Amino acid sequence: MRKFDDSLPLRLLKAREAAMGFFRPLLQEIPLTEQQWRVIRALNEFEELESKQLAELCCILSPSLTGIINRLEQLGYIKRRKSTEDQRRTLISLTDKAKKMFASMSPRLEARYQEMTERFSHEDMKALEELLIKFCDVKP
Amino acid sequence: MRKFDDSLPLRLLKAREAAMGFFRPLLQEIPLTEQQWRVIRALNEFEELESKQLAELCCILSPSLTGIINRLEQLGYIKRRKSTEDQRRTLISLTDKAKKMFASMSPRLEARYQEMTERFSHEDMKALEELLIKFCDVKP
DNA sequence: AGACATTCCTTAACACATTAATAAAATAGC
DNA sequence: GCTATTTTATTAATGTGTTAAGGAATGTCT
Repeated sequence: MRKFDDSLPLRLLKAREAAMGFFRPLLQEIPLTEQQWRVIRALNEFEELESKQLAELCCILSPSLTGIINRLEQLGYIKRRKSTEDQRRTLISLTDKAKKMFASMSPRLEARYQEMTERFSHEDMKALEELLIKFCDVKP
Repeated sequence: MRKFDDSLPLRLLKAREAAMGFFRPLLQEIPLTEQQWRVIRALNEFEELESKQLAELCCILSPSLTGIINRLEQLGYIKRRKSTEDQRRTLISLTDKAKKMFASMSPRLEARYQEMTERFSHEDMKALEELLIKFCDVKP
């Protein structure tokens, strides 16, 4: 039987922990959680998104996202508005405060990302990314 | 700037979700959470472990582990005892009930693991595992 | 021996993950 | 046009992740 340490889910978890070790300290300065930053990062790229799209993009389940959105709104980082043609949908976007914060933080985080890539190896990073993308298509 | 979807932490998260898609349905039958199974799996291999070792192995922080241990004890799956030479340490092991449950579940989970590996590709799986192991050594 | 720091585990407080259930809006079918 | 179903977002309940702080046992130092 496969040994404990050989399980892929555990390896993915540990790798993720290793990666977050590069970014967590910076996010704590703001302070923002990892999930909050993921939401802000997505909104920075797509301008305005429905709650459902945001959940899909960020890989966060709707009930969790509800709470994250509430807290980010409380902090003044995002705005919500109701879709006019479908009253069920909530459209979410960044405030100016969030855009400024993002602009000042993202270069530092990007630098960390570069550092991480270099300490690993550019080639291995590329190979790892491709394998991960391919693996995500594997479904039961 | 790097696009949202290109972030390694997010890719690792999604890959982990894809992997867990194979195992979650089986664990829910028992029912056990993913973390509870990880703890049981570790204890099955190492017989008896200190809380700290268990946390390290399972990649679970001590405060989380305290709760997991309490619930597993409630469910009758694990036993705790105090170390005689160091009263601070708690030693944890599986009950017979847990060992039986593990024996009946692990073949089914192992079969799923095989299925996952085959749908991906044995070679890619091996390559992915090696890259993940290497990546875990990369530290800020 | 007695103050001191260290180590292990736990509790506390908050944020998020997961599943099930619910309320409201929109759609499908008749 | 009206019910039945589906879709979207939320709440509820429980379990875990994360950081900080706490208490008890051990180790250190003089």
